[in-house]
Amino acid sequence: MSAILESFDDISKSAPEPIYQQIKSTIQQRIASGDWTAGQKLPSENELVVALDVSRMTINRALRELTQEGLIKRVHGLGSFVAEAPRHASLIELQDIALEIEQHGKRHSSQVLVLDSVAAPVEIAAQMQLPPGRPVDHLRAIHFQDEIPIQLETRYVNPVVMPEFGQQDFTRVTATAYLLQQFKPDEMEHRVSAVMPDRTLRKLLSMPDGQPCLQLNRRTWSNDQVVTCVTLTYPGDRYELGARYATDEYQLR
Amino acid sequence: MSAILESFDDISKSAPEPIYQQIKSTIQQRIASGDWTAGQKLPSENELVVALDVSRMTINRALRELTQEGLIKRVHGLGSFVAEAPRHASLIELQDIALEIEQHGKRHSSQVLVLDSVAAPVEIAAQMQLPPGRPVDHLRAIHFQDEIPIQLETRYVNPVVMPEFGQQDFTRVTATAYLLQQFKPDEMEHRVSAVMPDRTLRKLLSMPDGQPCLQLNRRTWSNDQVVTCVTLTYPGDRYELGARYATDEYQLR
DNA sequence: CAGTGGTCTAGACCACGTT
DNA sequence: ACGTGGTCTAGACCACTGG
Repeated sequence: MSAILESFDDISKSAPEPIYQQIKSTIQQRIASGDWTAGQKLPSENELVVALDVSRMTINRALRELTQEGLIKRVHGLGSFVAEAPRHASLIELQDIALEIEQHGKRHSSQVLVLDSVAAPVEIAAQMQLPPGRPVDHLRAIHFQDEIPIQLETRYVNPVVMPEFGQQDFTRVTATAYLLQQFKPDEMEHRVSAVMPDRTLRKLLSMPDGQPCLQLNRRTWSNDQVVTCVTLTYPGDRYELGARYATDEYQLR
Repeated sequence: MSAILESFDDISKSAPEPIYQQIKSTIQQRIASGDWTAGQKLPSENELVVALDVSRMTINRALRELTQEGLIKRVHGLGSFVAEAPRHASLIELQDIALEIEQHGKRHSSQVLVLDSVAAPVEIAAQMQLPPGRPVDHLRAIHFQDEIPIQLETRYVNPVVMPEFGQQDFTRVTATAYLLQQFKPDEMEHRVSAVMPDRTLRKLLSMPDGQPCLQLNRRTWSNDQVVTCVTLTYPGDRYELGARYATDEYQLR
């Protein structure tokens, strides 16, 4: 039996996770770990049906969704293959910057500037769909790649949903990593814009005069409540956001 | 019988399009046309099974994918509903800027600066995965919203795939609209960055000094060939890119 | 309780690409 | 011809929601 098929040993029909999701996760992990390399052929649907003892429709759903996510490629009549090198930046995925930097073989560190609780300013309250003045947790931190500042994170968190957020040590675990551990977002919104940094921002990001910043604003929902809204500011000359994906499922108008 | 169900009259089992795709398209059109409004309840899966005489798995796939795309919301035990107002800008979808502007109730116009065939410069050739010097079509156009410049489009097109591109009148139909008419992209890549405009660009976009631009670079594939690569440059103070989506299918790492 | 969506099965037919 | 994925069927069981 192929070594590839042994990766699927821990698929369990009685687990709380749906089977197709277990299959997806297994494959995602194998690809992320570099265990399976680009271009490598995956087992065929029928082989997986036999090996995992599940219906082909279940296998098919797992593989189809991985295709939509761009992780694998399928060629009719040929088979399924691990897709090319993954995209490098997080425009769609919600990726922890520490992981992202380390995957590039660089060193990540961060410095917490502010971590407190404030009465929500009007615009923040609006963004978080809360009444103004309601207390929210507030974090401001800089992230470094090999000692070079690369991102300023300004984050607000709904303490009703995340009561322990204010007590964390965000020099050890990034806020993104902590929050992803705590809940599974079921909706997100991204907004991207270009802005000129003011003097403070320029200093924090060690930017020369006249350089713009790329700004990503993200809101994350769980159970129809805004859990967190964050503004990530990048030096325009040191960063780029990107994504690549199969278009089959997207609305083209 | 509900008027809603009559929308599905033209579902055909012998059409070349898969049934689930026909169902998706029908619903997309009804929502896009404003025919069905946010919050409105859709027929249940079982009602659709009876009305369309197809299997529930087929209905389910159509509705599930629409959920992933953020067009509808489904609540377990309750039903399926048209989702909130669509997102306003194109970060994921490939949207024609003329349509986008007109959907906001403004007037779109455009001015073609350049439309010719050139020997592909090195960086362009690399982006298009062609040998340098190969002839490529080249378009440069400005798009206006109510006479205010809002986007500079710099586009290269592979003439092998799109032989008639150079003969179009792009003051009447945008290049995006024309290309979408000609082929269905099966893969895209987006890269977003912040840049400072040079004097020429500032003039073209009527921008004050010191304002940054948001730049979106997109490559589009069909049959593993790059069909077109385009750089869209927006005045930072007049534009924002965004997207909102259900996260169920995305990899969260 | 009845109705809903979430998942799964064990078949089936077809179009595609390689051989 | 063969194996592949693309789609579809007609059932099924379950968990969730509302009355």
